[in-house]
Amino acid sequence: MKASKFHLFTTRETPAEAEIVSHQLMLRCGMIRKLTSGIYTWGPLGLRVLRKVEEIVRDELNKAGYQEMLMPAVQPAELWQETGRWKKFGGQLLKIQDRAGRDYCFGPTHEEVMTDFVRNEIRSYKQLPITFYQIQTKFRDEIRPRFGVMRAREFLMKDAYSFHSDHQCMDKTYWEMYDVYTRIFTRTGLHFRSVEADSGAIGGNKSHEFHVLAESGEDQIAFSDQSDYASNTEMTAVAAPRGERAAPTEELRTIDTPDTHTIDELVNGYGVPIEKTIKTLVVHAADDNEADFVALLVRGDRTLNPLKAEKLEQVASPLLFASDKDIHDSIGAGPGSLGPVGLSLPVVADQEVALMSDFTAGANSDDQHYFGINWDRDVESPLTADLRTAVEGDNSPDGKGVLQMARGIEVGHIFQLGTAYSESMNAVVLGEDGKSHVMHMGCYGIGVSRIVAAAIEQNNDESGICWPEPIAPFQLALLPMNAKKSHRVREAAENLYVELIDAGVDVFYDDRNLRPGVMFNDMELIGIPHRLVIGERGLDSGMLEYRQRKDTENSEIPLDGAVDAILHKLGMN
RNA sequence: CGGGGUGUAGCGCAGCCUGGUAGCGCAACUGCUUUGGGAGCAGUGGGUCGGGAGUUCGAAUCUCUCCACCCCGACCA
Repeated sequence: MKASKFHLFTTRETPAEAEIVSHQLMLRCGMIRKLTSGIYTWGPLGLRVLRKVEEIVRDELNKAGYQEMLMPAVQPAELWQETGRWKKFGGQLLKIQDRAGRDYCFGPTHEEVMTDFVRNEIRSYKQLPITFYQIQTKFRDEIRPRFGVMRAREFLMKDAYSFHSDHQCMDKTYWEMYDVYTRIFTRTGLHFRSVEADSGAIGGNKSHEFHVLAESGEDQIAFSDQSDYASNTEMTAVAAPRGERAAPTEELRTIDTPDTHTIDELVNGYGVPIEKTIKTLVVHAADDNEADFVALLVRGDRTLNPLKAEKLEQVASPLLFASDKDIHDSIGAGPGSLGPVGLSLPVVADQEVALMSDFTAGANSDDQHYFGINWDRDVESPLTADLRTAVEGDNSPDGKGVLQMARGIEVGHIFQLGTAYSESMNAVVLGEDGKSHVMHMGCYGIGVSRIVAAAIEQNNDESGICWPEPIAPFQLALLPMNAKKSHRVREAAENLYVELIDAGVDVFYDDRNLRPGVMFNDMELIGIPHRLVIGERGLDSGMLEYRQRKDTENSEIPLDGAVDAILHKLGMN
């Protein structure tokens, strides 16, 4: 590609709207332009990268024997009403009407359309298992789109769906897909990690996420320093603490604690060690519970894990905290003065809380706390559960090693859906036994456009983007110095350009006649991994200058045999 | 949806408080010079001051209203 024929529009100034580095750089080098909130146009440069990612994904899926298809972006309401998601999906579902007033949505995902397709196409267990996928523009009306293409409303996603006659077969494909994903992300050249995950709104049982590791990642992931264990911290199990509860050494006493409503105030004002305090959180109870509310106890320095809490049978799902008024009405004290002793609500304590002794908690009376509380002696031992969020240094739940934390950007997610959709949509096959069987399903997503942004988050420096080679928009930048004045330079560059193209190199030839500094800065900004400079200086000695994007020093390549040398650098021969 | 903020040239901003007919830098265009790390000089074009209503002789500036966008919280590839 010649620069003179390529729409490259870079800016020195950072657009004010861009918060994170990938968004800033994508705008600065013209990869994307915003049309409206959360909706972006991909320019020629951006599309090149998007296509490279897409091709890696497509190639690995094809190799694995999965079949590509393309489903409609616009989907009729009836399908979504069949699974109940027309209502359940919530505000993220963009609903539209045609001229006759019929309801449609712009597809945020394609389980319904896919399941409909398969129930009409597949009749016999002999046709299973089968896996289809597509690469499609999706629309989710995010409450708050942000970070450019990272969390856009319209985005490009690869979604795959597998169908099986039984759970075991689904499980097998699930793990195959896990391996395919591992190959895909390995091939992108990005640092990534797979983690156990919550299956969330899409439903189902087993689930893994694939994260690109980057400081700016929105998710926190936990992994063991001594085993393969890794999970999203939103669901990381905390191993049951070992050891016995210490015997009481203190008397229970009531202390006046005016204006003390937080753990910090308690610790700072009364010298209580924070590990000897308990936080009491009041949440709405599940519908079939006798009480309206449930009290959850965690140690003062711990954070309640909402996902764990809402999975408790006693607790309403989704999790809803009681209002100050609810708490006053049912307990007679404010939220800053609660504790297990004398509490009229059902209590569930985090497992480590049950091992505490001589601890401090609110007295369920404003401006008073109990000190020296001990289980059994002062209050009945509570029901326990794993309630807190895991932190760095916790024992790994698999019993091997200690947890470490990292930040990640979720770029892939695989689920075992089971029969959640096939049952409500009556997707059945005839089995060996001549009877109908509901198909088992798996579903597997990759955020293609998000990968582009994540790649930049992980690979950039002061000068711009440093693309991993497999997804770079071009492999090589060819920069002639002052070609307008120098015949030799121009001629050598033109010849080399043609030879490189013939050799199959994706080369960006900067024939724009700009000052060298401008070219260098542009090439570094858009992150082309390899750079070749042709100038009078080098030609005198028959040399070209070569540099990799991440290097700071040039090396020399003889003009004679330069193409072979470059192919070698690019790993193409 | 709640809380905060911003809308003035393609981009980044000043002007608004204290009303008087719109400006700076970058980018773009023309010419000349320059050419190994975002050049210099001279010149040129480009604005419904987010929209509407109001106050006023006069509104970018004051008032009301609507809209868009951005940031902080709960969702997700």
